[in-house]
Amino acid sequence: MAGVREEKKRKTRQAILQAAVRLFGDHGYERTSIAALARAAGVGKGTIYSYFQTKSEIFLAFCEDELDHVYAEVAKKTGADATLTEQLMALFLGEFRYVTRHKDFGRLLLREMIFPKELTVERSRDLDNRYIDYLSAMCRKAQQRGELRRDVDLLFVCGHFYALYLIAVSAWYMGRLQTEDDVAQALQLLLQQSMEGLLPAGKK
Amino acid sequence: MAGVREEKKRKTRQAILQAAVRLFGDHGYERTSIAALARAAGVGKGTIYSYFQTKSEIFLAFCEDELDHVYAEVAKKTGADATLTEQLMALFLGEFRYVTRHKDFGRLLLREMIFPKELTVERSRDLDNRYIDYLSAMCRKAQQRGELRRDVDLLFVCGHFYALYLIAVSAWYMGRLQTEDDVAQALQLLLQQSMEGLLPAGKK
DNA sequence: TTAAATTCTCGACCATGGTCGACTTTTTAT
DNA sequence: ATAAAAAGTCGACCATGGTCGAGAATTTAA
Repeated sequence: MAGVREEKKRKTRQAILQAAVRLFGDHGYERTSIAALARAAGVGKGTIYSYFQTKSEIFLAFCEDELDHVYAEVAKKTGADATLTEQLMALFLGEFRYVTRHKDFGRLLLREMIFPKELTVERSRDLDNRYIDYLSAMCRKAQQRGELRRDVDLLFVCGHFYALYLIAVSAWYMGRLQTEDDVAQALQLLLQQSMEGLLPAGKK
Repeated sequence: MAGVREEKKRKTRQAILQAAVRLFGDHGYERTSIAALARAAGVGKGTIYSYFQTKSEIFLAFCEDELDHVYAEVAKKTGADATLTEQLMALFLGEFRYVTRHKDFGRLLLREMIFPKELTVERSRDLDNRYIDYLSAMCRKAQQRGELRRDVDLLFVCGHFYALYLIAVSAWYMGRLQTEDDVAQALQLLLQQSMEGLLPAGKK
């Protein structure tokens, strides 16, 4: 009767994640202790650590589900005839809204995604890859429509755009940008800069 | 005999910071406990928390000193006749080398600087301001030399460049870029993109 | 000078993330 | 069927960041 173990493991993992979704969702990440999570999942504390190496890893697993919502949301809102900049703005602002709905939650996610620890690198990269796929598809289409240079590496273009989004979010966390509108304006300006370039007109 | 208190406070603060420099330097931030720090500084644990709100705040105070070295180092190495891109590369790579000398140290600093918590926002912004001053002076001169458009807000230009640096460092922490050379190459490419712009040649 | 008021200091104490090894359950070998 | 091996579970335990209130040091008021 091989397979009993497998089955149990799957269920336990599920239980932990479900409990995480509920508790993180209700009381936030920081205010949910591992002990409470274990209790809610109906397992021992040690068990949790045999499924996840660290608390933040649970958090990332929790996020994977959530991020799909953002994509769906954004995809719905942007018509197919939107320009690249419009699409980027929609994506980034959608993400911004989601990520900063709870300031602490967003900070943690960003910290973990942008400057991951060794332990969570793997997981961060998974999440990141999905993101890159999404973005680069968007850019490729823009390229085909002639909105984007063809002699550039798409990966670097995505990186470029994402970098601008990051600095805008950072400015918000730093208190330099206060409202969502401020962030939107700044981001728009930065994207424009990246499209037009920073060299003086004559020099190009 | 007013003033005794002031004097003592100054000294205690100094003692804590000095101990921090030594212990963080010797064993790293994570491996230095507050208890040990208190012992080394010759004060009680509680006292430390009446000078700093949190451990990472001590860390940031510790960094302020350190960062000056980077600037000095970089300023020395770049001749006055270097192009903007060359200067930026020197600055960012200098910082990169410093920040990632100890991977954990750098991660912590970046996390705290880019996505600060409420408690350390103030301090992060101080550090950040000094950085911006430095960068924007660099850009202003480039503007005067005609290497940079004049119709752009310098703050946004600095933000743009710094964003590209960030994404490069992030890619290193994510394991997408492995060596310092990889980072340098990527950064160079990104900076070039930002100067030339991403629009197709005809569209500008 | 003295005593009340204010400010500062301290370490016992608390909560929590993470470890460890004894114990239980499942699998494998015979 | 049985016992040895392997895999998984558990909660007491540990280390550490941060809190708190009692008591010491300093300032102020008289």
